[in-house]
Amino acid sequence: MQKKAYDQVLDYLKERIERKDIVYGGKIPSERELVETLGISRNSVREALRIMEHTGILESHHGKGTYLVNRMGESLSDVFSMLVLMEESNYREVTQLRKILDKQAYVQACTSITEEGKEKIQRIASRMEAGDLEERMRADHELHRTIYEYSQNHLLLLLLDALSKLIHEQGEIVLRQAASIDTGRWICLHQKIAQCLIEGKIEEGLMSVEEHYQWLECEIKMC
Amino acid sequence: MQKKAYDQVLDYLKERIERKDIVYGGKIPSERELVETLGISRNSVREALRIMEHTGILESHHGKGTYLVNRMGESLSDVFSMLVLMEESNYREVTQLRKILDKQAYVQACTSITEEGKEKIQRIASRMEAGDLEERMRADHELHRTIYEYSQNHLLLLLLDALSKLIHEQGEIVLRQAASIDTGRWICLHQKIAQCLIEGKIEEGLMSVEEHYQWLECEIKMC
DNA sequence: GAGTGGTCTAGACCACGGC
DNA sequence: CCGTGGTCTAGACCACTCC
Repeated sequence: MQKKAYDQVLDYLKERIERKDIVYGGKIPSERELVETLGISRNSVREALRIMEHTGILESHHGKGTYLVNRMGESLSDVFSMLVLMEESNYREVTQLRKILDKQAYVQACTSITEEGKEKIQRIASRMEAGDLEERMRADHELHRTIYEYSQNHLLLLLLDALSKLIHEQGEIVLRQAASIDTGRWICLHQKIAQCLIEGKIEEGLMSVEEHYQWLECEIKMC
Repeated sequence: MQKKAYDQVLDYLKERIERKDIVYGGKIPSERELVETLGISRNSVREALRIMEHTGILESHHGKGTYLVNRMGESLSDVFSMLVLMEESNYREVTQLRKILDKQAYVQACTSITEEGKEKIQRIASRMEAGDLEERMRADHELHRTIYEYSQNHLLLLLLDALSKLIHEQGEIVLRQAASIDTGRWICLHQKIAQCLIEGKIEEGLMSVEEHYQWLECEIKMC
């Protein structure tokens, strides 16, 4: 089992990334350059670049070049959506996972959040009360995301993004219905979470998150 | 922004997978067939196949063909390891995530485990006591994996596999040291988890899992 | 030997972005 | 206009598997 040609490209680029020779947002050598450097055909180079692009670390721009980026969240959500497609997973498992991630993110955010962060949470909570359905949906997403940001765990944030996208694709309509049917409860639950976070109440906040998910499950069943 | 050629292949195959036209372990059309069917070049076909292979749903076998498989765990662990490579994540975040997944898996396994499962856990725990270091390392992995299996959540199991592989690559030596230095405690902690699971003690088992991770953190710091 | 994946050749043309 | 990615042509040869 000898190495495949495109593996050379993967190794070569990973090594340069590790050496910080290529940095975030930076350009990688053009396809034709890699052909010369590594002495392989353009086909093989392109196979490697497609893999890395799909992994979420490269982005090719027609006419400009290929750049080092961080879009691994999208790549993860692709994998998850393939899992669902192949019926190896389902909506129940996805929300189950999100619940425990939400809880953990909440706990960590509680101890790490700054004053600035608390103000941000406060602003989002206010918007939830005032805005229309669209505005509330956006605020909902921002609230959850902000909590993850202050959890100081990139891995959690990445998984949130991946799961969010998946839930977005699958459960958008359901969530929309639920949020519009029982608006009062929906706002109340989110504000409770926000309030607990601001006041640093870990246990109470956790219960709110739990409540939030129980409410979601109920609403989903009713739809 | 029009569609890229290889996207046609992705769409075509995904559609056939969704229709159950291609099943697990089954063979997909050969590259040359896809060229004819879709009217695109072999290069483009291959780019698409490389993407899907790297996503963990295809596997090409030289001289045989390309098959539909489920190796998405490996694909996930690739993404995670790229994250670490690009210093967007680290060992702390990975173990933190694993801890909460372990806990959740434990809780769900507690309520879903069968008599057969309990016997399996019992056997693994015994092996841990009797065997040498290698045997214990294997038993350790099997214990954790069995718990995930009975959690009845494929997504959790998939993430475990991905994280395990990553930890294996990064922390193998540390774990080995820790396990050999403080063998008694190590065995004791695992047996406690096993025992709690068999007896259905949720809260007590959760504390054991927590203890297990605290012990790990201590040992890692000491190394 | 037939079929398959893995790789390469040596070009070509197009579409796009930046100068 | 030049460099870039996106795609294609029309083959070719090798290594591998299965029969």
